[in-house]
Amino acid sequence: MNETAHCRTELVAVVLGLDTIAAKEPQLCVLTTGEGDGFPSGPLQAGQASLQRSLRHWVENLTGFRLGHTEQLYTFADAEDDFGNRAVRISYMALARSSAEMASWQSVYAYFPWEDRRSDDAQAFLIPLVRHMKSWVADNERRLTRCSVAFGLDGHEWNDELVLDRYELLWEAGLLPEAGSREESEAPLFTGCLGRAMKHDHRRILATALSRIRAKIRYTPAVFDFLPEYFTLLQLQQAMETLAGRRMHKQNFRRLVQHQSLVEETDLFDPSGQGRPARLYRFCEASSQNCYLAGAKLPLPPLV
Amino acid sequence: MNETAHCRTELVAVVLGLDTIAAKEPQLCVLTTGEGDGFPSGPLQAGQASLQRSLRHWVENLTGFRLGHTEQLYTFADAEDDFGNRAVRISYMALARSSAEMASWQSVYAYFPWEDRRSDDAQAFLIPLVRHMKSWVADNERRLTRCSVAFGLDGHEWNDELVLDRYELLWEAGLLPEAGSREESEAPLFTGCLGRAMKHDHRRILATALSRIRAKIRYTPAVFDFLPEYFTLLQLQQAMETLAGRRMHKQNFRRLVQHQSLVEETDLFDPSGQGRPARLYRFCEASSQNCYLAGAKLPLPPLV
DNA sequence: TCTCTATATGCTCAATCTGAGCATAACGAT
DNA sequence: ATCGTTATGCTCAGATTGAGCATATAGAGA
Repeated sequence: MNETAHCRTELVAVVLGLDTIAAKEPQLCVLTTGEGDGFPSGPLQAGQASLQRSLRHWVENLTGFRLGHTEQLYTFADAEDDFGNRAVRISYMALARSSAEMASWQSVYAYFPWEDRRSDDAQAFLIPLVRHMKSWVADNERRLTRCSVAFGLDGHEWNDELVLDRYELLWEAGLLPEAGSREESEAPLFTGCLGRAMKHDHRRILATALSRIRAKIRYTPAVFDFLPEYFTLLQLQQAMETLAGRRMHKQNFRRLVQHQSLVEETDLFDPSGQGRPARLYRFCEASSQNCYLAGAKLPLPPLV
Repeated sequence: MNETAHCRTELVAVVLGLDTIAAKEPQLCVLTTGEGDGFPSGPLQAGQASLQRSLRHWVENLTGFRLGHTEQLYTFADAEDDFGNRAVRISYMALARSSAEMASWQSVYAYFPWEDRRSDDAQAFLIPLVRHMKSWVADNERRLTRCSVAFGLDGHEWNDELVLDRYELLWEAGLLPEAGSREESEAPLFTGCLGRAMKHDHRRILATALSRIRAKIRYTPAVFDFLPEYFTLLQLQQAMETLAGRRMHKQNFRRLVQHQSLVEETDLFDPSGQGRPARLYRFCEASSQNCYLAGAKLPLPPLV
């Protein structure tokens, strides 16, 4: 009972990127394996390999993708199996610069349809979920507070960064198939609302990654890791919008960015658009310490 | 080379608390073992114990302290030893409510004297370090930027949350004894400036914890975990100041707190002070989602 | 060429937030 | 009663934010 457990240590990578090529609006993508139900992962190798090096090895082996800078997300432990073995899973997040390959990646918001509030569709996904949550809440005071805060009800504002809280509430309410036994009877009620499931706890890891990147882009220049060297302010704004899952006010967003001299004007223009060509800018590393990029929000419609 | 490594999994706890009893000003304390050179830690146990449960077990066994809510910090891997064994260390942070016992804990700022900028002493600790860092920077452009941002030089502002960055810079510059071979010759130059060392990477873990808690108190009501049920606004402010390591503007701080209705007035007063008795307040959980507690800063003197 | 549409970009204005400091209130000590 | 000390209330200018109007510059079509 009190003896030391030796465990298999597994490394998992969530590689995020923006697919700016396919559609008019960028898509948030993630590198998956199999049928899009898992992330590249593998055991920590012997030899002098570090955690990061092992991770790099597995991602490259399984997908051919070469990891750049990574950030640790969270470490989970499985329950023991029948042989007394257990796995410790260390998850990492990496950001990938836009490229054509991403079209073959999976859309992040396919796993969390309610998190993409750029269009009004999200509202349609969310409403049936919230209705179900209300019955789960019943008279439980604690549950009510958690739901109000997480889903922006009862006068609370929608908070982009509470991705994990929302996921966990849906899990606890038994709405997610990963949560185990749930009759299929309710399925038709939620067609398309619940998003795609993943194996093990990978969808939870993705929720953690989305929370983290949304928090990160507000106070660090992390968005620029997704963008090419030269970009228009609209591209920058749309990258923020895609990550944050909500719209921003155009003129105010430019003011915010330019005021902090986060970007540097160039003499180049992007002639591909329909209207007046947009000036191309470049990230300005020099003054990027006190970066603040959110705040130019557009109000969201209240949830019913 | 490519075979799976089975590792020992170790859990480490950084338990922080505020010692409000001893001195007039609260002290940030941490629960340590031995001579204050390590944190309570132990291997993940077999059985159905979860990570958190194992952690709890070790902390209670080694120190008698009962953990409350914990938050995962970071997972490190040691290099392999001669037998091909290695350890994975998962670190956690916990917050403890003020109590008399804390007087026997260790002061966090004894490990990072330069991080406590409430008094001007920190300046005295920091200046020799910065002087040494400048020679380490030499003409290296990258190092210069990192130092300027981390230490608030060249027009950059001091950022409380960059504890880990500062620690790592000092490490890389070879100023810290944990970093390995360093002649004692320079020691007298830095008497008392470098802070206490710890075994393994425990001091790095403490730096991670301090970074995390400083970031956390700004946007969450985490400070209240340190305070008793009833407190004065000065106590709340001093708790923030102790954690953030800097002074705040009193009147503006109250305005900030009261405007967000984060706290609730009571009819009680604290008669223990010298002047007019301060009203006691209580944490108001209801409206704590969009909490913002920093910002009422006082300017810091420029470094030289 | 002229017009229309679409996008980029500049500018204003009110409401709010922040940093700083002055003024008053209420206690104990002398 | 007076003074030192801390709590608390209030003001004011400057900066930031949310919202929207106005103008500039492109391609497409009449």
